Amino acid sequence: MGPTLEKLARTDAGLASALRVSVARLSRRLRTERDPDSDQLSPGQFAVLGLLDRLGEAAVGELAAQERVQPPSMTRTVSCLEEGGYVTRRPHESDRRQVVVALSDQGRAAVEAERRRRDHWLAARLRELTPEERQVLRRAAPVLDKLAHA
Amino acid sequence: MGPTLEKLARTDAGLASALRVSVARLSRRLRTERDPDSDQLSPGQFAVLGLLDRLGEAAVGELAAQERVQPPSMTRTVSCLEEGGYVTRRPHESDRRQVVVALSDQGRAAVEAERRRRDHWLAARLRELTPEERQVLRRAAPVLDKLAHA
DNA sequence: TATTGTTATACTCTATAACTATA
DNA sequence: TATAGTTATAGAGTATAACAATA
Repeated sequence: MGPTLEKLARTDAGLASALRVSVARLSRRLRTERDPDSDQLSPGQFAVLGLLDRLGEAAVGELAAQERVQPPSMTRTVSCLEEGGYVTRRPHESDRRQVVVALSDQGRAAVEAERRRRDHWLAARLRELTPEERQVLRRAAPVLDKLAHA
Repeated sequence: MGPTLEKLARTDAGLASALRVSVARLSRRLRTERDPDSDQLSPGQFAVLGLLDRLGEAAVGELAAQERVQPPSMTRTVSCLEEGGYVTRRPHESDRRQVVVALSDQGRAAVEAERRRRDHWLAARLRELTPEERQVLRRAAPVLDKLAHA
């Protein structure tokens, strides 16, 4: 399967297919390589914590749009997270229809703990690569990110 | 955020973190960039079709294990797919407890159509990159795949 | 007796519709 | 009148438990 992908990626036409497959596989692997013990938060709940970590804070509607979820669903998720002490809710300063959600210290800690745990597995795998392969990835990471934001 | 990631990836310690973030972002983007019309199959159902496309054919238990789902759930998913004409079920030749699932022609066509649609978006984004950036990705794809299988 | 798959049933997550409060 | 969020209710999807068939 490796050689096949390599050959595929040589042509411009095949690069998209090869890259998509590789990214999907690695992403799936990274998602499944997580501590089965400390899974108190559902994937959807954790996704919102990660989102808040990136955005700082956000209104319920914005969270719903980002997660491609309907507002009532996000209300429920946020309520669970608030009960668990992971996030706080407060009314928007100027527009009091909106409800602004922000990470609590506990929520931030949960995000960082999960992040460290996932980095741990990947870092170990990276140490098994050759220096040349690591260099390839070092240069590829920003390009992958560029694609993600394109 | 781009420069930050680039700097982070320069050190071995930061590479894991930078790569994980980039792969996760691109994967999310690739997943959301899909035709909203022709979504008759649920994500779980489509995942099984993709799995069968890779494995050729598989027993219900094997599909359940690969998708990290309990056997009764996979039975249900497979039943739906069979009703839709996407897969076939037949008893295993030597061990008649097992039920072997395989893609039908329609199922294979559905997988390939979805695949082409997803490639389309990524191929367009790749054309917007510089030749050097595409070369970086060409070399990175097999390494990403190696990590996924590590 | 152990294993594979299925059926029966309950729970979680998300969606749509109706409602409240604010703009 | 339009918008942001919530509440109420219903529909997928998945899980556990119990069962049937085969090894």
